[in-house]
This record gives sequence, structure tokens and C-alpha cells, in this order.
Amino acid sequence: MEDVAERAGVSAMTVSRVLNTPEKVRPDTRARVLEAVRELGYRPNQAARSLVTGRSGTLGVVSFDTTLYGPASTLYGIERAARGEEYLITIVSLTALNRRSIGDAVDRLRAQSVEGVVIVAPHESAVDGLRSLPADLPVVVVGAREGLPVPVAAVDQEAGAVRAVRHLLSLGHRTVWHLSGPPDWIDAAGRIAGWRSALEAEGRPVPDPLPGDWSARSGYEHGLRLARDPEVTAVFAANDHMAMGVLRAMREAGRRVPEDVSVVGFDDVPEAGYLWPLLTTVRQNFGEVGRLAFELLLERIDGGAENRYRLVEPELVVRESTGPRAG
Amino acid sequence: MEDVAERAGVSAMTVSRVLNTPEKVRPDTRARVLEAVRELGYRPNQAARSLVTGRSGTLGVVSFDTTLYGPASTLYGIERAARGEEYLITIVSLTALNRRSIGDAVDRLRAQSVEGVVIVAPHESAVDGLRSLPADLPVVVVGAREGLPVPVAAVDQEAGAVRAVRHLLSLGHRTVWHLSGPPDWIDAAGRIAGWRSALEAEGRPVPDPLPGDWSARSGYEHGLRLARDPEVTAVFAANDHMAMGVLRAMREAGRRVPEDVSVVGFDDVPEAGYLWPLLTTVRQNFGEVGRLAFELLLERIDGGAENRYRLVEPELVVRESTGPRAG
DNA sequence: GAGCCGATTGTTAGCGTTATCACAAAGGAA
DNA sequence: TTCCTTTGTGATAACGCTAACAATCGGCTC
Repeated sequence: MEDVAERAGVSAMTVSRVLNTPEKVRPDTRARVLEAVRELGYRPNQAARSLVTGRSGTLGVVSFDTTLYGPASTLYGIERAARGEEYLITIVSLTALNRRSIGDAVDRLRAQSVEGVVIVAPHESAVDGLRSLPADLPVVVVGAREGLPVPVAAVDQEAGAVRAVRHLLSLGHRTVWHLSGPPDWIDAAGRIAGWRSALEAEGRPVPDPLPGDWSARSGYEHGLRLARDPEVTAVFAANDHMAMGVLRAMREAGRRVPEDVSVVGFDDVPEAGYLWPLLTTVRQNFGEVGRLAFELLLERIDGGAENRYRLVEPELVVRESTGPRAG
Repeated sequence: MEDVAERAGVSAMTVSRVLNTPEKVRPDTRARVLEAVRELGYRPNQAARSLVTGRSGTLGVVSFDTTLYGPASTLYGIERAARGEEYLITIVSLTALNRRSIGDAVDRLRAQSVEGVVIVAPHESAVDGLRSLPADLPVVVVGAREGLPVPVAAVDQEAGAVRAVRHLLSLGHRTVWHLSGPPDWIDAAGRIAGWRSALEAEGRPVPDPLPGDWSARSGYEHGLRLARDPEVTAVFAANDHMAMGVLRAMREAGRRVPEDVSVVGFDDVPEAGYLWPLLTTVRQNFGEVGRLAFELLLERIDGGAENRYRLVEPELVVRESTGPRAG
């Protein structure tokens, strides 16, 4: 920087100003400095800058498993939004889902002086961990429920489930069976709540939800059982992979989809549009959730004290796996 | 840090030593300092540290689309490996695949003083971008071909394709049709080369490869055409999604899989094990590639000058979509 | 023409660490 | 005892940048 200043015939301070507040420097001086910067290939040292400003230009993202479609897409959304504001994203993935693990992850990020952290961990047990976060670090959570001491961005799981169930009921099905996700997952709870309320609103019987684990295998196993019950004509699986398992089970049991049984998934994973039959499902806009999370975090960093709760509406995508009730 | 020093009755320098080279401090002094650190909740300031040491404890990863299974898994592998060595990972995703875009991404990372960069971009056009990288920054590339001026970690695409083809030939198929990936992708080229060489090694006819675009749609379209040709009894698709499209096309055309036609994919995406029929495919261990990339980068940072080329062997996973040739 | 103002640029003093060298104490060899 | 190591600790000076204030320079008012 000293070299640049000398070459441009100004002081180091002026170089700094050209880079940070160009409007406070006379155009011709600015041009001379920029020319010198270019010639010398000067790049400001971020470490020195953040040492003196206290700002690092970096945000942290803590996530459970970034190979899953949802977290990966959310991360991507955060990164794209952050790029626009000249922030870089540092990631830490969680090895376990307890308070300790989240605390460690946040600590590691803090040691690198991130300005704020987005936590992507849609589990009840993760929510516990949030209660013991450092108060001086801006934090935003993705996918948690309302009422936390931090801002939250999430997909409206309940609304999505309601849409799926209404769609099935409108096709003439008497009621809808539900294959739910693991109880620890907040998304799973939201989908159960939406499914139940949509059935109750129409005065339909509410069968016990069948607890799955997100895997196609669990969908397949429950699916075999459901296939034996002729009463079952509509199934709402809490995610697409379980729905795929149900499709396979129905096929093996000789029940046609959608003629005999309608199946709806949740997520709209990319391959949902490639299956046979094409899966009717509820699309979650994870990228948008990431963008919202970034916005909330920025507000927090800039001093906002509100704990806003921002929801993204999911969208029902009707394909081939649902149809009118037979008979 | 000053406070910690005072509380422990030592100088700031000794506190620094306790944190960096504990073996150079007498055990009782060390204990006193650590106690003071704990009591005051002291956390060293990384910015100040990297200002003086020139090391930031951060590595950059440049990737094209981290929502895809491959890049996401590679990233995850890098992150896990880096955690063990106390490195944090900063990500930048590419908006386009040209030299400019890669240069920008690397520049943004460099501005944050990352110690090295892993580039995940398995495209020919990305390889161009690599030739104009700054020479003073350690860089490792994932998924490129041999012969670059940087170390490379990749899956042995050719070996994977050879395994897929040999498997099909061993089932009695006369030859194997290939649905290839986009020509710009290095992986696609490797799979074509492996497929061709395996056929030629056995003196089998080599049909023209059918150029797809990784999407299930392209697999479906080519699949419809292949289904009309009774000669076609074995298809090797360059990825699982295209294989899914082929499965769907065969089903619609009334050709049974695997009785009439065998289909092999590539990748082993998580849902490959949930389809009907379960897809025979070639599994790539992306996590291992990520780990290798991290190792190579570490060597580079520590001064290694070699441009090593490290390959991970893919594995054939035989499921239900392949069987003996009919007749 | 003195005095004042705003715009622009410069000077100084850190930000929180660690490298380097200096120093003190303790032990061993002569 | 004296000198020389070795080991542990401290003092000082950077690292590269920006905040805060100081200085300079035109131009303008009266």
C-alpha cells in the first residue's frame, strides 16, 4: 500500500480512501491511485483491515449435512445473496446434533471473526443448542419454529401439507394416510400438523401417522402395509424419497398408481420429475429461504433487534402420481 | 490477551506461547495461563494473528453448482478433512464457466487471504481458466485430467466405464450402447474413452455414442429411440439421471428391464437404490476425492512442488437393472 | 483583504498478535 | 569459583490497515 501511495504521489491514507470511500477523493487523484493499484497489482490485506475495523466480510453457515438436497440448496441461496453484498461464506458441518456440537461449530467460526452465523439445523435438539449461544454474535436460524430468541427463516411446512391434503381430498379421496418424518425434525412436525388440520377442517377421519425416517426403505416398508388395506386410496409422504418407497411397494403389491392409490411427496427433489409415475409433490424453494436468512442476518448485523419469523410458501406440483378416487 | 497475561501474572508473550507452542512453557506457568484463559473466556483474534503470521487458517473452495450431488459430496469431504487440521472452508460458487469467472472467484478468496484453493469444476473450459491462475497461490483441482500445472484429485472415470461395460459383456450382451454426457465435461469424455476401449478390447462393434446433457429428459428421448431397435440389449448411461430416463422410455416402449434390456448408470446417487428396478451403477466416492484434494493442497501449502495426479477407484454396484441377455 | 467555509489530503496512533532478540536463572563442566 | 549452556520469560517492534483529528487550499463573504 505504501508503494502504491508513493507511485501515485499521495499518502497511504488517500489510497485507503480511494478503496473505501471513493467519493471523498478528487476524481483525478482517484484515477492516479487506481492506475497505481492496477500497475502494482495491489490487493488490500483483509486481515489488517478486519483487525482495525472489526469487520471480516465473512459470514458463517453451520449445517448438519450439506450433501442433502435441502441444506445444499439453502447454502447455495445464502452464498448467492451474500455475494451481492460482498460477503464470503465459511461453512462448518455438524458431526452430531447436540448442544455441544453446535456450540463448537459456532466457536470455530467466531475464532475466525465471522460477522454473523446462519444455522441450518431443522431439529428440535438443535433448537436446544440455540438457547446457549453467545449473545454478542448475530445469529439467524433456518427451518426452526417460531418463538426462538433469534430471527428465523423457513418454509411454511404446515401450508405445504395442507395443500397436499386438500389436493387429494378434492380428487374424491375419503381421507389421507400420512407417512411422517422422524419426530425430532421440526419439518416433520409441521407436516403432521398441516395434514391433521386439513383433514379435521373437512371432518375427515384422521388415521395414525406412520413414523418413517425419510428413507425410501421406510417408505417401502410402510407402503407394503398400506397396500394391503383396500381402504387406503391416498398417501401423503413427508418427503419424496419415502414417496418413492411407497410407489415401489404399491407396484409390488399390484396396486396401480394413480388409478388405485394416489401418492404425494414433499420437497420436489430434482429426480421427482423423472420417476415413473412422475411424482406429485410439494416444492420447497430452498434458495429463497437462504436468501431470506441472509437478509435477516444482515439486518441483525446492522443492529436490528427484532426476531422476525419469515416464511416461504411452498408450491404444490401436480404430476402423475395422483388421480381421482376409483369407483 | 493483556488481561489474561495480567491475571496469570505473566507477559502477553507468554500467553501467546502457551497457545501456540505449549511445550516451550513450564507446566505450572502453562496451567496458570490456561486457567486465566478459561476464566476470562479469552479467544485469540484470528485477524491479528494472520496479520503477523501471514496464515489465515482458511482454505477456499471454488465450485460450479454445490447443489449437485457430486460437488456437494466433494465439498463435504474437503470440509471434514480440513476440520481435522484446524482449517476452515470458505466457498465461492461459479456463476459461469469461463476463465473470467474462475479468476474472479479466486481473487475474492485471495482477498480474504485464504492459504490455498481447491477448484471443483470438471469442465474443459474450466481447465483453460487454470492456466492463468496466480502462481503464488497454492491451488488443487478436482476432476480435471492429467497434465495440468497443478495437482489433481479425481475419480478414475475410465476405469469405472470399463467396469460397467465388462459387467454387461459378461452377461452375454453382444455390445453396449452409450449415452454420453455433454462434450465439455471431462468426466463425460473419460466415460466415453473407457466404454470404447472396453468394447475394442473384446473386439466388439462400437456404436456411435448418443450425446445427452445429464438430464433424465435426454435419457428418456434417446431411450425411446434405442427401445425401437431390437439389437439394443445393453445401455450404459453416463449418469444415473439419464439412466432413469432410459428406464422410463423402455417401460413405455414395452421393453422389460432387465429381461429385455440391461441398463447401467453412473454416480450411485442416493435414490438409485430406491428406483424400480433398482439401478445397477458405478459408485464414485466423492468424499474420498475431497479428502485427497485437501491432502494435496496441504502438501502444496507446505512447499511441495510436485503436481501429483491422484485417482480414486470407482466401484460397480450390481442391482436389478442388469441381467443376462435374453435368448 | 481578513476571515471563514467546505473540500481534500496528510499525520498520528493504534487494532491484537507474534518474531526477534535480550535477559535472568539454573545447571554443568573446567 | 568461573564460564558456558540451556531453559524460560520479557520487552520491543513490526504486520497492513483505518479512525480521528490536523493541516492545507481554494473560493467566498463582507
